[in-house]
Amino acid sequence: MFTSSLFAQYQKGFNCFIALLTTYKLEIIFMLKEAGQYDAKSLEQNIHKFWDEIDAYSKVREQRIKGPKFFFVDGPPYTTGRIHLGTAWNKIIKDSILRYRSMKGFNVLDRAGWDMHGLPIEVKVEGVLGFKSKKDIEKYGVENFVAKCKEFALSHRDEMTLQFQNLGVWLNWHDPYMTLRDEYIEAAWWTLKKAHEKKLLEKGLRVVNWCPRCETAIADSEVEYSEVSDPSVYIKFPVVGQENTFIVIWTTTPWTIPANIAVAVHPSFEYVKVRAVKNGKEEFLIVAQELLKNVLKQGRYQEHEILETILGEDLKIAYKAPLGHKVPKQNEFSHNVYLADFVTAENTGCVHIAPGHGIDDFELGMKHKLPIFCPVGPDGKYTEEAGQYKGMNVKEANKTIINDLTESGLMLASGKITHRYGNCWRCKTPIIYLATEQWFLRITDIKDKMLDEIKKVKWYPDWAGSARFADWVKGSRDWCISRQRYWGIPIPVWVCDFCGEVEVMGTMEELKSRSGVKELTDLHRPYVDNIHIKCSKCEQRMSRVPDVFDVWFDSAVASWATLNYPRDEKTIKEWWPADFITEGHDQTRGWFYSQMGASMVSFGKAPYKSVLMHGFTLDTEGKKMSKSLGNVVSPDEVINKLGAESLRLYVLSQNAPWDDLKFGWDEVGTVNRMLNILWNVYRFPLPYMILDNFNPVDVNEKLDSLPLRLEDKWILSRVQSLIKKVEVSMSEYNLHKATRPISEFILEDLSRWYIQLIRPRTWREANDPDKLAAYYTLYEVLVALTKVMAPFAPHISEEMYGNLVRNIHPDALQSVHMCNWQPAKEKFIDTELEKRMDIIREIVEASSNARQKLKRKLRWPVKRIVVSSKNEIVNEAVLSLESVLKEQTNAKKIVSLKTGETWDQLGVEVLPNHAALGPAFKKDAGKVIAELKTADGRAIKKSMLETGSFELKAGVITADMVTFKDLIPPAIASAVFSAGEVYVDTELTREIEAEGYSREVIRRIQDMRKELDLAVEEEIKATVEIKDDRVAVLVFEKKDFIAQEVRARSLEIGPEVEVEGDLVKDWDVEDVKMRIGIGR
RNA sequence: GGGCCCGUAGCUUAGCCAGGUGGAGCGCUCGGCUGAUAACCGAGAGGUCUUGCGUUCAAAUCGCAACGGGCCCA
Repeated sequence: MFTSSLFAQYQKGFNCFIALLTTYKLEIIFMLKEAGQYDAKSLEQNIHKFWDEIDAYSKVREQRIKGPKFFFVDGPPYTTGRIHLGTAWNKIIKDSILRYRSMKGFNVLDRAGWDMHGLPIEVKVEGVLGFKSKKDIEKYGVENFVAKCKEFALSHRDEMTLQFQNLGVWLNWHDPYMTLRDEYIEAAWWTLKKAHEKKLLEKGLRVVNWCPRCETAIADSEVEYSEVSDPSVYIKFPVVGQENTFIVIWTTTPWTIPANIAVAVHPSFEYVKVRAVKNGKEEFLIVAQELLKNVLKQGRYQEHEILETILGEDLKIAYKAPLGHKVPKQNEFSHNVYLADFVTAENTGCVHIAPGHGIDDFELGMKHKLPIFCPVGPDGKYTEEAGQYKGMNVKEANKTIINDLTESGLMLASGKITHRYGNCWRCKTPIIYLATEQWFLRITDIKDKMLDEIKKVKWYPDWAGSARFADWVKGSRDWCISRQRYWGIPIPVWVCDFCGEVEVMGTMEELKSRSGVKELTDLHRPYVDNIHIKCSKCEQRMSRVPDVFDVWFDSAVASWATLNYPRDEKTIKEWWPADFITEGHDQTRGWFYSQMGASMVSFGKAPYKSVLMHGFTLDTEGKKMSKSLGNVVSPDEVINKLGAESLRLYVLSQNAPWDDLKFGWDEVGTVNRMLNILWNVYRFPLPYMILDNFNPVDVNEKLDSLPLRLEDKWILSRVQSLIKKVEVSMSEYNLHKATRPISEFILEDLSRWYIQLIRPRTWREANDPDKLAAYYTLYEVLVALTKVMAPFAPHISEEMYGNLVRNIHPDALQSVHMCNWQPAKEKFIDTELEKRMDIIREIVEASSNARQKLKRKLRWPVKRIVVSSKNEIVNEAVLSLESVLKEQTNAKKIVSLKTGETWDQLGVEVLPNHAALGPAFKKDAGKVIAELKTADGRAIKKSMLETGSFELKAGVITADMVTFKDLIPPAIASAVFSAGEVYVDTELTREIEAEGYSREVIRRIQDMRKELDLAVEEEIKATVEIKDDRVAVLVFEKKDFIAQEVRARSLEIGPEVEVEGDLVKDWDVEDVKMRIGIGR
């Protein structure tokens, strides 16, 4: 035992204690400790503190340094705001898988990552500084602005790190990769240089999504769609050479009409030329036949006449620019009709084409070498080229243009439409399409190779790659990587001011040596903006293009940037490509894609070997969680209410990882309850074990030498089977299938069954082998459980391990996470036994069902339980596990019938078959039926089975004339289970009544003990008055038994007892009045 | 409009790949237990398996279509 001074030393520190141990050569000083109620929050905090103190994470990683390598790349969360449930789920998945891998002996590399550049942060900082446009930033100074952005990113990283750590997530938080670091920037630069070398980098005019407020191109992924009201106008373009004839187009962006160059029609649609009359005035219109009705209705024409039908491909006409009088430049272009497959049978079937303002338009323009006319500037205002509209904001110009067209009589109809339109996801400004000069990666050139690489990657689930990702890549276009902003990785492209030669700087060193700049401490803007180099072709000055990278390009290089490549050329050879990544399905077009693209450019192969695609977190309704809907649940809220462990197991077990997760508090609560039960299971035996000086260091030998009961062997088998199940599920990253069986094991096998079975054994005071067998078995099971749970529930398993293992073994590993994954011990697995026990449990359930039918409480023993079976295994089960069955059903006797045998105590009711009896016996049928009612059913049934007939007084009946039904005696109830039926005989005997009433008395005294808050071992004096003489005598016979159960040093029972004590209560037991008093 | 995924009891879900009487948990109702006790256990009720068509002796399961939800794209 501990001496108090030793104990104090223990408190001071583990190491100190070890020292003492060695000095004094003490043994068996390590002991289990009792545990209080489950308090998730303080338990988790203590574990976090413990991990910090011993630097558990680093030790675990160091410990496996010789193991097979497992390279994991963390998809970097963007450092803005706080983490949400989806991010939490994401990191919990990562943590569980990496903990599992680590226990399996892998040398895991897992730097946490942070995505810290880009427009979202710029917009936030602009908000804080009250800026409205890029001019404000220029005025404030790019240097100051970038400093603010950096500060913002770093402070948010710190906040978010804490939140992830609160979830118990282990990644390398000490040395995360950050996109704002110079070595990271170099990885991006190096990649672009590679692209340039492979001729995959291209500068070109393209139509891009443009935010007129942010004055930059934005990625498709940065466009957020919402319902808005826009003009819906039908415009008549005057056809050249045909008097009073118009081709009719429809648009929601009248502001693009000044940039109109062409009209597109579908080659295989039928078009009509029609004479249409409105208010007596006639004109000729060209539209798709299918849509004629719509156009006539829109234009309120009263009558019409189809003059001609033309196939789209034959429609060769030219038209006059509708706004030529306002936009002089328009008159320099020729306007014609072209064919395009993207034309749909909607509105008019003729599509207005402005190659400067639409993606399809642009491509059609390129195909036919049309002018890419774009009279709109970066600020969303018309330029000089727009003639009279110059200086006008395009969105505001809609009205003016509609008026102008109406005035010139070209407006066929003008209305409003509500449709989805793209906005800048950060500042909510409606985007416009602009043809601008941008830098591109020619993804279209390497698409086929990418599709081949996708097939080499292992996708979980398979369709994430074969269907979803492949489909996205097939449809992908060249990647616009340039942004006209400030906070990002500067594009390392230098262009010769004189000859236009392009060069890409791959590293800081290269830039320094080419430019002669000695001091360069930061690779951001504005520090690299004014560095010039000498053109290697013409020796003139080269200047950097002012753009920064699309932020998706940052994370795209993560798999080598996290290995500090190209600065460190050695590490990448040992680790790359990544063994595993996992992100949500939104990242199909995001990180899965951007990484694949960048890696194809750099290395010509996929940067990852396997990908787990997970789902999204939705609210209870299945709707997206969003601030505007007010349905956001934060991980912090869940942790505060129910603990991180509950959240972890909830998100892991609720769904298949790839399905979306509908968050529900009730379900998290259920997980929490399960953990509470686990905790109770764990702490329940501790006081007994401690009292008995139980020391399980020799658990392995003891399990071999002690007389284990079948139930002990059963739970040992169950826990080993559980380990196997978890392994199989984890091999396919089926986290739900790994975690659900753990919960089931805890609830069903451990709590509801094994603990109930061994209870009486633990109360036994003698130190007998039977009790020890239960202790050792439970100990073994709990320790195995801590290891199998550790990847998923790292806190509670660490706590249990600390007590069960570290408090016992002086040389134990410090953390459960340092332990190796313990493969299933085959010698314990006995599937036959597991099957038998299943049957016993079914029988117990059925018998409790039967008891309920006759309202007989479990406290009252029953005379016997009879089991009828459909197959042999039931008999084997009942025979081998009879003691378990007897105890759990509280039966005096178990009778097992042979398979197929009916119980001889059952009566048989003979049901006459009138249809057969009538014709056979005619008017004597009545007599036969009357006789059957009182006849010996059993005899008739037996005879029918043996001879097929039976002789009654009234005549001989045959088998077809009767059917049989079992008759259950009144004191017997039955219930069926999957492989048979159970009969519970509740007939009362004197002994059963005595025991039943005694247990009623015991229960009430225990209840009163609790009310008085007595200690378990405290003795009492008890007096029991039972007015009913007969019951009083019955109970009196069990006086010693009762006294022992309630720890009474004196006990009086009788009809005339004077009841006294600290607490006196009246009870009504099954209509028998009792008055009980107890006192110290 | 397109691609992928999902749609089973009031709620959350298993079963679907390999077709043959739909299993759980929560909640609800009733009961039990009282040396895990601000715990625990049992029973019961509750399902047109989103809808329609098809394949088949047989469909929650396979096919087609529609409807609803999610992500992504246009």
